Amino acid sequence: MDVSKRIRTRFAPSPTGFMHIGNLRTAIYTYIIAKKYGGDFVLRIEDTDQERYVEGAVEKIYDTLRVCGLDWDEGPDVGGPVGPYIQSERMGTYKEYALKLIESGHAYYCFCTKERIDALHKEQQEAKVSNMMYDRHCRELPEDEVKRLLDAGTPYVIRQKMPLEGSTTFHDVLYGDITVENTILDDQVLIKADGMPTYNFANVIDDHLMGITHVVRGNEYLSSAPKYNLLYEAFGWEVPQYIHVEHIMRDAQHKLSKRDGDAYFGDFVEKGFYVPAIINYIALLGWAPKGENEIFSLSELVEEFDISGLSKSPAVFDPLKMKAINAEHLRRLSHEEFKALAMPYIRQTCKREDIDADVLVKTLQPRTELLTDIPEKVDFIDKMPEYSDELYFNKKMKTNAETGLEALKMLLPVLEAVSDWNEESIHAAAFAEIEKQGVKNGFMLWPLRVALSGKALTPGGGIELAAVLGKDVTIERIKSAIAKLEG
RNA sequence: GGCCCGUUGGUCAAGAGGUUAAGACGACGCCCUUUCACGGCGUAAUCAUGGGUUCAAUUCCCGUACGGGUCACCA
Repeated sequence: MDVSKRIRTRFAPSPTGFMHIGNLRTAIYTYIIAKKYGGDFVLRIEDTDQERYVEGAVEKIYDTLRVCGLDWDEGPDVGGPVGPYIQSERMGTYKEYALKLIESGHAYYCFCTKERIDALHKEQQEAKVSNMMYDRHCRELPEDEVKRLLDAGTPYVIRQKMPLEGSTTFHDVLYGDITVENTILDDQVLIKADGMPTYNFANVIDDHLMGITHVVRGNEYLSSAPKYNLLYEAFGWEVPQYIHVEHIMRDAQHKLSKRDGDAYFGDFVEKGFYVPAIINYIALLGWAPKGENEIFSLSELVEEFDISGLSKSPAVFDPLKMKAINAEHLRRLSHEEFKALAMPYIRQTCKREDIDADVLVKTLQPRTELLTDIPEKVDFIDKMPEYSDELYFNKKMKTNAETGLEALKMLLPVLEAVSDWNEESIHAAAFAEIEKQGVKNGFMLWPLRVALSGKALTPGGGIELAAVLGKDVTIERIKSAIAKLEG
């Protein structure tokens, strides 16, 4: 990849709805490449299709990018030297350049009606034409005829005039040189009947005018890249470096799509994923770091990134791996950071204020994969669930309902005597009793955990739970557990 | 169908003309352990296929199969 001059990359989404995860990944790579080499990251909104425009979608793009920390140096809201950064505000420009192409013989007016084009398509389809394209009906229209139609106000589009012979080669940083025969290139529309440029045309114009040096985009544009090159050549402009990245798949044959319910950035946030972990995981889908570490913050990704790690084949999205990455990110957080993230989730089911939240958070942190797992984990704090005495049985600890009753009866007075209620003092008291009675830890602590939670799985063991719940609740629960067992 | 691209364990993937073909997630087993988890250790599991080139190919070349992309006045 050529990085000899100042790099400028751009992320150019169209405001058609939510942020697809594949799109976000493109944005991440685009951002990283710019930052890695001290360049500029530009945000451009491609809203040339008025029919697909979705209200609020632009704000959604801003929000997502900001939440992810992908701050742009230039864009519609922050401005910049080569604005405007919204294509619909650049209309005059495209037309002007299209006319230049007509003058230089690289484009032409086409007056074919939508009906004619549709009929043509149908005809080609029925004839099973292998490469369906426009029949170039208007390509050689005499000049005076064009003028007559124009003067009469006939609707028209402007099409690119592809060479009829030879081949075109373009270069991709990942794929190398790719050559195609010019005969397969369609005379694509540059300016639509409504005066708007097509995506392909606006892209070329804007990338050039905005001084974009590196274009990162999805693989679906690989096939149209030769047409881009022809456009650049026609204008005599330098072609940017292309980096086409493969798609993210649901499985070997399907792309991740909205139907999967996990194709959008927002879906993952809702599911309790931590944003830096989302970024980390999707950056890893289709890109491999040099070393063995794979847990990265955004800035570490910038540091670590190398274009050679990008993959040329599609990657299947693995929700399990993503969870593992998420868990690892959560574990690496400081206590305070994790607490700030976890408290809202704790409060969904645990409203009690008189708990030792720090102990709870501490026990939760290493065993939380998703933040949304938390409410269910702490629901016993407010209210003991119904539970079976079976829970007292543990083969390895050799405990059961009877030994549990015995253990709880030993523990009750000991805990009642603890004056300064905290994890250490409870621990000291409980272990003193364990030693005194000459029993195994589990003999005493397994029943305690059951009596305090009524659950098979809890964050932390009996002592931690006692600390979290507070003395009154702990004593009360042990008493009712004894009553239940004696019942 | 034409054209373009790709193919290393279940998944993400590293890798180089000669390696015991990394690592991670997952699975399984063991250890540790006041449960689960965490941690530690270990096991199973991969070069799509045929033919070249070569002393040697998973790595280079060609074909085949399979998969993906594209073929709009959508982006």
